[in-house]
Amino acid sequence: MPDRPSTLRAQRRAETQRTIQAHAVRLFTQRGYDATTVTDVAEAAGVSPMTVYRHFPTKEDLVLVDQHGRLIAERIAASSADQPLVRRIGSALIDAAATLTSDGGDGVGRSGGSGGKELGTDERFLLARLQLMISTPALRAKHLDNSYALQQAIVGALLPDDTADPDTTFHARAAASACLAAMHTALVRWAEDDGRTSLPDVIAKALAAAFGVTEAGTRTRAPGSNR
Amino acid sequence: MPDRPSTLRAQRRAETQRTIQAHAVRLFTQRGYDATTVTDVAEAAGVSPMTVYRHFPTKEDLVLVDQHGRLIAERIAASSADQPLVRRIGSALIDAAATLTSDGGDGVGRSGGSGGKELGTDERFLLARLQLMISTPALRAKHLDNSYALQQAIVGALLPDDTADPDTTFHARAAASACLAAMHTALVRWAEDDGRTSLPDVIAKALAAAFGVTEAGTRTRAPGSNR
DNA sequence: TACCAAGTTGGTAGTCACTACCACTACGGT
DNA sequence: ACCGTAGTGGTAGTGACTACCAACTTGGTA
Repeated sequence: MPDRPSTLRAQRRAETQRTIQAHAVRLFTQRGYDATTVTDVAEAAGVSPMTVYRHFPTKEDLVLVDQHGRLIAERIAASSADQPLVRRIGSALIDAAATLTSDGGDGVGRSGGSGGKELGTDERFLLARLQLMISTPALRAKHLDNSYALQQAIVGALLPDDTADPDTTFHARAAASACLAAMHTALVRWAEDDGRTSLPDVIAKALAAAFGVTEAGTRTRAPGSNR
Repeated sequence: MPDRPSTLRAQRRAETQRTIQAHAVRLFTQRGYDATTVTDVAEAAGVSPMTVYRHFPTKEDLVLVDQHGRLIAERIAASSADQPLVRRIGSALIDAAATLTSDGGDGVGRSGGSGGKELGTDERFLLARLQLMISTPALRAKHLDNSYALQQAIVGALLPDDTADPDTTFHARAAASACLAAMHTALVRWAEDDGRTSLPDVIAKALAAAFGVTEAGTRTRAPGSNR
């Protein structure tokens, strides 16, 4: 019974995954997504095309790795239920973005910088994937559909499991989808700026633009700065 | 120069398009989207697979025919610029939906019905396509990406063409994407209800749920109110 | 140590969406 | 009657993806 994959296999597996994905993003960025075949990626990564499909169900998934979905759902479930929905969701999105970009993985170093000119390798990788995602129709479409799935996760975290009232569910769905759309707009902006601005700040600004008031600071870590 | 395609060719062309699309939606609904090949659709419609691709660039376009994009952009451009963005966009979406569902095309007959239990053939067709779109990942993804294009059209209609300020553009984009997301939620709800409710009403409710204001009645389907 | 179960990889062959490239037919206007 | 053009069909691809099958490696066990 493979309850615990013994860490060695899992480690190897994770590494080949990273290798394949890194080569994929590199090739996609250099030659273009459509002009690069899965076979090309496989060759560059030193594996067979089969192996690529074993690790990534579709070509699009080579770029889109929905990492933060669970993160957001957890934060929402933990938020206080007496705030308006949009506020609860928005705060969760901002917090999740802060977690992702500040101590995403390679951690060290850049934390202090306010504007932050230097990007960590993880952040740079995220940026490259985002830029691919925005400029390639197929990737953009699939990512938006992933957001749709994330919306349902958010609704699930927002409402008690036994909520049967369709109006309540509908309300939550509308709020979640609007928030996610605003966040997507923020992601696009952030990618256009090559990540020079603070992602949480941009998300906060997008939410403020869409929903009006949404008082400025919230948490985000950058206190006063608004542009 | 065939400036005016002489109506006979255009007529034939439009008819074969309708035929192909009708058979496609029927087959997709009966057997499922993935289980139906383009060749199946071609056979059912009595044409060659080639012809299908001549009329519809992709299999997804057999279901998704972005008709109302221009409609919405026009209404937005015509709206008064001193209202908040979200209000301008929301009103345009509601009005466009009212136009689509009330006098969509088969016109006559059902106009009077308030709640409207009976659907026109056009409305029924729209509904079938929507339900396909929601339940099929590939279609859902492409439709969401179409919304992304529509968002840019809305931003273009919202702002003067020479707007260079990135913050202004960003603001408009965030508002537009959030509104469209709310509308998408409304479309899903409408399709879940098999079109029993009034689409403009559902959209208004979704916007109210997302943006709080809850400017209750508004126009919805009342014709005269504000063009 | 020998051995078995399971996970990872590779190969082959096939389906299906989609795209050139070419030929044929039916309009539509001169 | 003549010619350009639009619409249609066929052939032969490419490329993403999916079975089905054959190794090889790893981890734990008798």
